[in-house]
Amino acid sequence: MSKRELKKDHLLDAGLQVMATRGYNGTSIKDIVDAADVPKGSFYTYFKSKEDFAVEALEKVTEERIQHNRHLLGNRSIPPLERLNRFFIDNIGECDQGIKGGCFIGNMCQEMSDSSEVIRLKVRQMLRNNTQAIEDVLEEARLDGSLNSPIASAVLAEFLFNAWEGTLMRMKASKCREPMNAFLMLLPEILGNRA
Amino acid sequence: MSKRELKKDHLLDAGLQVMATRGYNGTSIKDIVDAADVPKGSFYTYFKSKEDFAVEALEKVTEERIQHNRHLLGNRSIPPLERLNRFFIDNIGECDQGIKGGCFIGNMCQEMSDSSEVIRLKVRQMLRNNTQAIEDVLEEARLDGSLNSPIASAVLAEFLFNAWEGTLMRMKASKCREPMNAFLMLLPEILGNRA
DNA sequence: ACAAACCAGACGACTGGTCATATATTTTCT
DNA sequence: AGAAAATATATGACCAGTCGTCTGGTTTGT
Repeated sequence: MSKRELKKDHLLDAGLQVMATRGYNGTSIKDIVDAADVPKGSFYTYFKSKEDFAVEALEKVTEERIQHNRHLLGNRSIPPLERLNRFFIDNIGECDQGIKGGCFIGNMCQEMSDSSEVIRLKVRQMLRNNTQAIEDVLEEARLDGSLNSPIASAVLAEFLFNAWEGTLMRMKASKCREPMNAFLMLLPEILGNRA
Repeated sequence: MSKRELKKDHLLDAGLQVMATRGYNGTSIKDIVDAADVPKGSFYTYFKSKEDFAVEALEKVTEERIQHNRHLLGNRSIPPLERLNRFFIDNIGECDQGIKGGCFIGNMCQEMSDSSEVIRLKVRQMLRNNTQAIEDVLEEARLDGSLNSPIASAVLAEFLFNAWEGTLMRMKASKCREPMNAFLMLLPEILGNRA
């Protein structure tokens, strides 16, 4: 990674942290460059606009999550349903800090979907990636017999992921674990662990 | 309703529409007064700040929803679970326009929870109100025997409402009905309509 | 010596909020 | 009842500050 790419990455990291808590419109270019300790004029050397920054930031968080998923959701030594469970539990940690901040993709989705088409499309794509990863695990579970819900995996995955995003959102306002606990309590029920 | 209250209400209505689509920070005082066709100086006759406007707007949408709920969720001539189902289905209509805009409470939750404590607390309260309404219906269903999930009504209600908010959010980005369909397909499953 | 990367400062537009003034409305006094 | 005084409401010009973006000179690397 070149020096330039390193600096850009740093700008992305620092700015992301600010934008995740203060939102797109609540974050100024100055906020971003200050957080990264980079001169203001430099911003446009790396990004052609604020919107462009947001899109690249969106890509970065998803890339990081995909990395995380590959280790967790793709780990064939753990039964698929157990992996899925762990995937959500693991994200409690990310969400404890996430009680402040929450899910950046979710934030951008709510705030920007109606204002910026580029951002909306990128958000949609990122959301789809995540849903697909869940669907894959569900399909795997169906093949090994641990899942036999009458509901299609795609539908199940879509529901689960949206419910999870809603849970994260609620945690932002309530600042407690209750929403997450409710989600984790319902998860096995939905996956059809019939008594 | 006095002339003053009428004008304030109009300001609230018009501004709400703008703020629901452009977000808090994406909406200026000028945007609000322009939408209501009211001179800018008048804004501060009715609201002591932009933040105050948002809080009052939050109260207004919830008040309207409570009215709606009282008619629907509180209608004892329909079986409780059927009422709940209809409550969500009914909101598809609201959400078709909501494919743009989405849930104002959800928007404010994501964008402002970490920036304004007053708004966060109001959002939390409004979210609780909604959850409580669902919990009440679930309790009713438990009493008449149509619900016998082993999971506490409070947990069930919390999960369902959060999942629904997540569904609304996803619809903002995807601009289609699929998320809603997935939710409605899973709803009976969660309420425990065992085959 | 040359091109590419960098960045201080400036740009005009716009921000949330204020305020003096102007217009209604209500109260008081005759 | 009607005039006058007092109070409340209305409003657009205006404030200091910030916004996203751009320009044009300076530094850096070759």
